[in-house]
Amino acid sequence: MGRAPCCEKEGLNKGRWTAEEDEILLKYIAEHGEGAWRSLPKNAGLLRCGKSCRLRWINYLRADLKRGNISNEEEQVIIKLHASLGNRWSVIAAQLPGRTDNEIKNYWNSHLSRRIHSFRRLAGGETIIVDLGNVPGGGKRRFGRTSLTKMNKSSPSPGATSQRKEHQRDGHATQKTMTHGHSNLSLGSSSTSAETEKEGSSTITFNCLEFVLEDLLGPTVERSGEEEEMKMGEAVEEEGKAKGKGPTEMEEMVDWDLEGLEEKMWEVETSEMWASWLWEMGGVSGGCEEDLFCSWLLA
DNA sequence: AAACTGTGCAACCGCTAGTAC
DNA sequence: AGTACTAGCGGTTGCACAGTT
Repeated sequence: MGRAPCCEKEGLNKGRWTAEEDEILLKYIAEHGEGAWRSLPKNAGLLRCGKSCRLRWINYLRADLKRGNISNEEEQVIIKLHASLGNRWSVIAAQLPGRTDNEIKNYWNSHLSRRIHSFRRLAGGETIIVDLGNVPGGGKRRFGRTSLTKMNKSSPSPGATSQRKEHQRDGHATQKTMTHGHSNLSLGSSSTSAETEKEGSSTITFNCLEFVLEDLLGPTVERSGEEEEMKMGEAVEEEGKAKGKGPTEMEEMVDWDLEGLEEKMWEVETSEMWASWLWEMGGVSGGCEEDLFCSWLLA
């Protein structure tokens, strides 16, 4: 037996809410409290689905909602949490008072997803976050509205430098650093860490934001390179067998990661820049750009 | 000025988990 | 245990708006 629809759909209003509808909903909730969404529209005299009422209330009408632009601090929280939690918008939103999951999701999809690429090493489980929005030429486009984010944040915040300094570590840290313009991506592994006091922790720093990989992704298991490669292959193969069709989730993830950055690299037509970054990384030599990139990504 | 195109965001949809009966 | 319902989540869509050509 199928489930009954949450409401009769015929004759109901859809699309944008009018000020009158908002007023009715606000008034009703003020008098009766929220909840009982199924019966609410009928009782309140709204030609809306209960689900729609609930969504309108949660995402727009609630008094405790914070309106206005997402701040730099909030953005950093979103980026950081997304790197570790993925698309668990409600969990991320819970860390940002006054923000809804829908708002966070929209912000990610419209502002950040085009800008932030995260690359996750399969075996090591490490996540590398690259902000392509700061790449010169990355915003090259022919038509269309200018991103408000880019307009508002075309220059780094004054606090960026000091914040960056705060995160600098003592001890025997080894870092691979790539810089270009205002962008700064560091891949590091430190034997001591003043902040985390974790020995041998891996860190990613990008534009004053530092990530301790173990904190984000949990402990990693050390394996030799060859063994690691074999196990990765086996895992992909077994997953494929289990599903029995199409590319596996892992395969798709790898494909997306590589294709995404590769596409971006060619799109911006600044391969020499990427190449210079790669050379700056050291330890990679010879081969085509793709080889170099893969060496860096999987090194 | 018009056409074109990308952006931002509200709202919808389908699905799942939890709960009450 | 089965059913109905609610709440919540994440993906997707539609459209107004604004910038570029």
